[in-house]
Amino acid sequence: MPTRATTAKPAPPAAPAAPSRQARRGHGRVTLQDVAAHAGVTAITVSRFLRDPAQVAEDTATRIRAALSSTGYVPNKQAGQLASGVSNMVALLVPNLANSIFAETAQGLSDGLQAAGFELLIASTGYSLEREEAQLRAVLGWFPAALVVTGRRHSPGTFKLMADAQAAGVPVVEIWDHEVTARRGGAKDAAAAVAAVVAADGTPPTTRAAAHAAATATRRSAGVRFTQIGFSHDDVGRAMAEHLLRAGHRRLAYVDSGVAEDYRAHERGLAFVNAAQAAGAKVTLVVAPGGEAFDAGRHVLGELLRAQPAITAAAFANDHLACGALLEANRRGVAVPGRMALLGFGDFAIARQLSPALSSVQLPRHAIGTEAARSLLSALKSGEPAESMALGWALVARESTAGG
Amino acid sequence: MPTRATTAKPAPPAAPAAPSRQARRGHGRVTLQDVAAHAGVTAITVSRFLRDPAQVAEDTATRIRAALSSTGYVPNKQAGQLASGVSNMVALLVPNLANSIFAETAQGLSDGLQAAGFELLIASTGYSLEREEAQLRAVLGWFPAALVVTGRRHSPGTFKLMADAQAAGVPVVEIWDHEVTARRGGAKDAAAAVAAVVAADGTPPTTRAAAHAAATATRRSAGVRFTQIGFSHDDVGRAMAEHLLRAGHRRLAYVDSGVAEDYRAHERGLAFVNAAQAAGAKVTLVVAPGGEAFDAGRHVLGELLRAQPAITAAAFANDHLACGALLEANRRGVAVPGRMALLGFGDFAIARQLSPALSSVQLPRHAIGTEAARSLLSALKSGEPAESMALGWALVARESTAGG
DNA sequence: TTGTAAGCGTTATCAA
DNA sequence: TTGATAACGCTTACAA
Repeated sequence: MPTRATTAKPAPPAAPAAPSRQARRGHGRVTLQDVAAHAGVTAITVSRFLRDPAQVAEDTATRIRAALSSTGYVPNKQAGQLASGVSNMVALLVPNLANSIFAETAQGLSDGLQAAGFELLIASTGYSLEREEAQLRAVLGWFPAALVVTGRRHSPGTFKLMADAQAAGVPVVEIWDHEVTARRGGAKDAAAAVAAVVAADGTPPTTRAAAHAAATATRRSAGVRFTQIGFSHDDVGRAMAEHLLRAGHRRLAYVDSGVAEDYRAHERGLAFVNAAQAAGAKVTLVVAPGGEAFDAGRHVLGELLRAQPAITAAAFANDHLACGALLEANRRGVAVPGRMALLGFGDFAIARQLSPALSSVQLPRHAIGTEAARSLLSALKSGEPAESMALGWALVARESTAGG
Repeated sequence: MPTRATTAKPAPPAAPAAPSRQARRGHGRVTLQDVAAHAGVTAITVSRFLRDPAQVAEDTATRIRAALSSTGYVPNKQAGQLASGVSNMVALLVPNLANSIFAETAQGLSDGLQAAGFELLIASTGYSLEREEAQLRAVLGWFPAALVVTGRRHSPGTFKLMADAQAAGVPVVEIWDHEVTARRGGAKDAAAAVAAVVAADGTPPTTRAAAHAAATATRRSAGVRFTQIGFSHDDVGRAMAEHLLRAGHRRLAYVDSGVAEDYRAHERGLAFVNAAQAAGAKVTLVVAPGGEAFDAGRHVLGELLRAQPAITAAAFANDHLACGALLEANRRGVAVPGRMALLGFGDFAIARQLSPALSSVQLPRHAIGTEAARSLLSALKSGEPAESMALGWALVARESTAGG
């Protein structure tokens, strides 16, 4: 009975002679060895065949094909990747998959990657920078071919991991954001935006603290730049204000979603406020209550009418809030845009279906994913760093903000 | 100069003496070896420390901790999994992530898995059984700890892969469906449902062919059962019909979404038709046009009013279609439910916001994910097969179907 | 065109 | 408590 001895030729593992069922070895799966035995060649030949059939003689190929299908071989990717050092996995970190915005982007990324044979490892961070760092750390253990993260604000630890990955030649792409290029003043830091939102609302201290932590912990790490595919939320916020100003409004409100670490929404809010004030208008920053977004929007509209009757136009952090407000206005018989103009963000499908149709900002939700895929694939191919890209958005003016 | 020779002790690879930066070896990353060298121990000790710090002496642990942070070590999961045969990855196959229904389930699964330290590999199949099989094959190369697929209809190849995986001890869970248990007749096969839908619409031959292929290619493989977490679409379809019948309607329509391989929608439609006919009512099966769902719903309402004026109630494959119809009815001044009762499926947030509020079927979107996670984690722990589970749904009666 | 040998970075096993 | 050694399943490099 051959115990583990130093024989020159180790006993062929568990006689892969059996008809078709698995040869039990290690963890009991069919390996390249098993297939090779079936085909009467060695493992390396099968390996070659799998990667490039042309490298193998035709009749050998035939036997290998037969062996492959009769054994039901599934290549072990851990082993392959370990040996070759080549990964075909892309890691994606998003705040929340249930949010249609990120889900569409994930689908876009998946679409763009699938043809190239890449797979998608997705982790969701729940809008928490802490969880983002933990997830990133976990995901990096797979040594993904590329890394896609959401936004440009991260914890210092996350920045370090991203910088290390990038230094190791892994394309790192930040999506859903694109830094403002040399603004002519006005655009403050996102930290200030967070602070502003916190100051304006009546949320309890814990939320305040969280927001403050977010604001201070997320400054860009020492000069390292990453590829960005998205748009400037600062630009959008300003455009939203300008749109309402152009329609003649002088008392405005910006309604933030109340998600402490959604700094992109805060940035839009701050830009909105700045632009409005620069134009001599009065602005109030409101934070929507938690819970279902439509209901929150309804509530906000009520509060605005009650507590700040001078306000004639409101912009929202997303279309669900705005639609809620619109529906509530309809219910109360409040004229839109006559008494109150409403402007959303996201241009969800429902926006143009309501009556009056909701003005909103159309976003490249799916394109962010496909463009990220394109950018990262070409970077992988060329070895050059991935290209940043500012994607287009459009403020779609509909009835809800029609000029007076 | 030591070339590759058979020295007893291979030269310590690329002197890991340097302060902190990576020791370049293999593919240039910090390995367990490097950390061990820093700490003055061997790799296996560091490995032990990582998995169970208690197994290591306190002062050794201290040195390892220091080495770990100074090197910025990231464990290589491919190597770990290859060596241990233990996976911490769960693979999820969904038709489309951009569909809020599946996105929420994915988020639920992610939520349920995260605490247990599992990661999520997501692939989207675009409602194509062919792509599902390809994706499954790709994903299996990672030897995931568990497999979550959508629905109970798959290609024969997919079934085989699923059965093999299950036989190898990998929990396989089918979500968003739950087979009817011993029905008292009436419920035909999904293949028939597909055929019925195809027969009722005016789609071009190619779509017809696809649907037919789907219908014939997706019968369950020889008796193998998989864990199912979801609900019976047959039950839901019947309940939808009964709800409308109870309100006194005798001329009904079921509006299918027109996605050929969405057999679950077809099943609901068939059950709806059967139940209505069994009650002596007249039913028409309509297939919505492609394109944006709200617009499709609007269009369908117009057609119904024009071509089938006797119909007084319509049920839809999803809330977006139904909402479109509802909004179109409002626009035309058509009374809902007076002239036409409308019933949706999915109970999206918008349903109860509209006026009249849309009756719909509330689904355990997020729960399907969390329950799948629970079931599969406990299966992984106990070694028993994962438990199936019929999750609750509820037909929420609102104004749009209020009885006459 | 095919094969041999070595090694990828980790963990299981057994020994000290 | 720590270490030596041999896998895990595959691919690279080189040889035949």
